[in-house]
Amino acid sequence: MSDKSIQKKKYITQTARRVFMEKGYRQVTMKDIVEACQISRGGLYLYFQNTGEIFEEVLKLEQEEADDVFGQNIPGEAMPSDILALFLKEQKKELLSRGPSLNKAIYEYFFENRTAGKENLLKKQFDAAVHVIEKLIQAGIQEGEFYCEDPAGAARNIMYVLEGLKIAAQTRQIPEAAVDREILYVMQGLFLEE
Amino acid sequence: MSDKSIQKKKYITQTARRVFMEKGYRQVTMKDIVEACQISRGGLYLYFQNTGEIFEEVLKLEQEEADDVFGQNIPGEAMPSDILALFLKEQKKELLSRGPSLNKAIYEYFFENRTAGKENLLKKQFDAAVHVIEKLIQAGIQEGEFYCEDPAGAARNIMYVLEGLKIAAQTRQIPEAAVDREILYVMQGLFLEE
Amino acid sequence: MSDKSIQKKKYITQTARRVFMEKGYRQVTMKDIVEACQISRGGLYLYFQNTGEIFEEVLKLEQEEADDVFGQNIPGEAMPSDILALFLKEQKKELLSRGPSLNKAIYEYFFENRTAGKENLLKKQFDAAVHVIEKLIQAGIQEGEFYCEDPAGAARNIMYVLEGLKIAAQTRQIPEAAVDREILYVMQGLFLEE
Amino acid sequence: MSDKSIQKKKYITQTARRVFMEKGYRQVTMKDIVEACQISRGGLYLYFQNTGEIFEEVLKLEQEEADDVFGQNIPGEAMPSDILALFLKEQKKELLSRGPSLNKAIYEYFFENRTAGKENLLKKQFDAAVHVIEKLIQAGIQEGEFYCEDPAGAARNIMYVLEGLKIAAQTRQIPEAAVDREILYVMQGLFLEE
DNA sequence: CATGAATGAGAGTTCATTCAT
DNA sequence: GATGAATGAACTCTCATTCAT
Repeated sequence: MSDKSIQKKKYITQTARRVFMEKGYRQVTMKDIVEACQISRGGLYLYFQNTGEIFEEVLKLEQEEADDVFGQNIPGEAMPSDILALFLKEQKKELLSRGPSLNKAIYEYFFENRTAGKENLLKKQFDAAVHVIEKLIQAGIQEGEFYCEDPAGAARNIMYVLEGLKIAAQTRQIPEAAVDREILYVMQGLFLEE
Repeated sequence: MSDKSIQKKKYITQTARRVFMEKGYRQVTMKDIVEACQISRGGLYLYFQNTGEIFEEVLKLEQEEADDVFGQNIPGEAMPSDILALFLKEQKKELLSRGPSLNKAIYEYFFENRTAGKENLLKKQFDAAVHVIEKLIQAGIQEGEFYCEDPAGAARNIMYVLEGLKIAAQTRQIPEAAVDREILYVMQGLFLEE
Repeated sequence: MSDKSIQKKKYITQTARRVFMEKGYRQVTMKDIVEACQISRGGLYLYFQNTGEIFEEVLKLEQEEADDVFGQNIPGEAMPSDILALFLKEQKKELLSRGPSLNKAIYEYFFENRTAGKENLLKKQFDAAVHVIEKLIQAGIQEGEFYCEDPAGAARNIMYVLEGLKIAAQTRQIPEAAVDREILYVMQGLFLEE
Repeated sequence: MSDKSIQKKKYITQTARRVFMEKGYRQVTMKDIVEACQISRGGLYLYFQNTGEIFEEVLKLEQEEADDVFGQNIPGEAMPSDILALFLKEQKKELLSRGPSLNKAIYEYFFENRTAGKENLLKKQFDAAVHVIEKLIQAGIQEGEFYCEDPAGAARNIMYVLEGLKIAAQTRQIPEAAVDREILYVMQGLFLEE
């Protein structure tokens, strides 16, 4: 594929991304994307055969950008509890954001395409986050901030709660306070209890 | 509406329910339901204008039947921890069942129709379950089985984890052991720690 | 299927027949037939799924009408040679007719759908004609008109020549004289040679 | 046209020939040929405007190669009847061969393009074959092998039967025995009958 | 009420053909 | 000459929705 082709494919992917954010996954037709991209019907088919392929490309792009969720903006001397709190705050912000997000489309897509472990973005991101949180908890224990007998279990628990909250936010109105409360709850479980 | 009409509407709703279980929500067309019900195309329109209306009727029906989730099969002299374990086991069974369930359709529906709190079945069932679990925990504390400083928070935590697990099961392959592990984790958090 | 449906299906079939006569088989699209019938796109699909199905229906119709090719217009006291000559003349007329005929479409269809013996119209008509010609030749022998040691072979020979002529007429310009010459040739082979 | 151009045109023609053998005439698209030739879409248009032009070029090539159908492999001292038998055997082999042949495509093409006599390959080959067979029959008469009052008529009869058989083989399943029977029949007609 | 034939909008898809590079 | 991206017309097929019976 030529350089220009790659550029165009990227252009289509990014344009389609916006369409998916607005309309979710299933709702989107090839026509929608053709129109958003302002290209010809046939032109789109040069790059993608169906909306599924396009969405998968969007996911790839998403993944690349998401790989450094944690790595950024973390001051070197920050305490583990601060980093965790920052991460949770970030998650909260995203799940409450009323603006269009890809979340809905992603869930719609995976409802239809329960792909096996390795290629499943949802699982990958989940596992990656669990891993990072676990490391944070361990660091917190060493620092004397946290007390926890099962850091891996605690990390998974946090992520399942977050996933539950995400779905809740996506499928019913959920007040910010409710999210805060849940986040507080899981954080408190980590601190030493006297 | 005549008595016969009511019967027919119920018949359509129940038949459509099976269709939704098989195909989810979005995928289902009026044609699918007409064919499943073996009624005429026009006939269906006498009762429902679109698949959304039908699904809402299915949800109503669901709600009525679901109102007594807990009330059944619980031996009077059972310990709270046993009842809770039973409930979690029940949930586990449902979320792992590979057979058709309404879950997927329900999530698909609420992804598209983030209806406000009061009428939102998902929220209602969630809140109801939280309430029951909270009562159980309180009973467990009194019985000396559980130790918990925030029964309401613990109950919500359990339910969010369950919702997260439900989504995980729906969107990626999840082994039974993983579900067991999470359930065990939340249960252990309730027992007295020495 | 209701009576009205049957009527409409017949109407479509007959209208489509004309389309096939004009354009052959492959060339014809569902759209062509929709337009010729002046019905809606979807309307046609109520009766047929693709042009193949329509053409098969046309063939059925053809077959019913063709079943009495020989039976008509034959004066009771006619000599076998006269009847045979009449049949050959009939065939000649058809194969030379410049007006649109179904021939081209039929061959196109069977080029693509070399269906097995039993359902193959081409084979059926061929075999039926061979059988009738054989009977005629036998009758002619008894009457003392013909001499022939292998009536069945002669009958098949005649039909293969006719098929060859039909194709020739369809695929290149063939003068009437050429057809006459071939017909004469096969007829002469039947008469007693002194 | 440069030398290189001529080479390329020949390359395209020969590659397209294989495509036509596989898919017939109508079915083949410019895209098919572009892909088979592994050249660019635009490149093909430098040489041919449509599949018809390409097929005509294929036919020309065919014609050149076919000009010496009879001339080869015939031992000088062979009897006419042997040569004729050999030719018929050759024809039989070809018409029964289940492998891909150009036959179908050729008929499809001429069904659509009933070109006038001079340029019509089908007619040319037919007439050429008739001529050779006629010569053979005459030679056979002189040798005392054959008896025939109308060698030209007999030759034409043989060729029409062959054409009929070819079509039959192409459009319905025909057993080898049936072909043998017809060939035997026309051969026997040539031998002296006592 | 109930039927189901009919409509037509719209999605998907494929190709012949052009044209800037 | 040669390339291959791009276009747009044309076709297939499916459904929501209507309406005469």
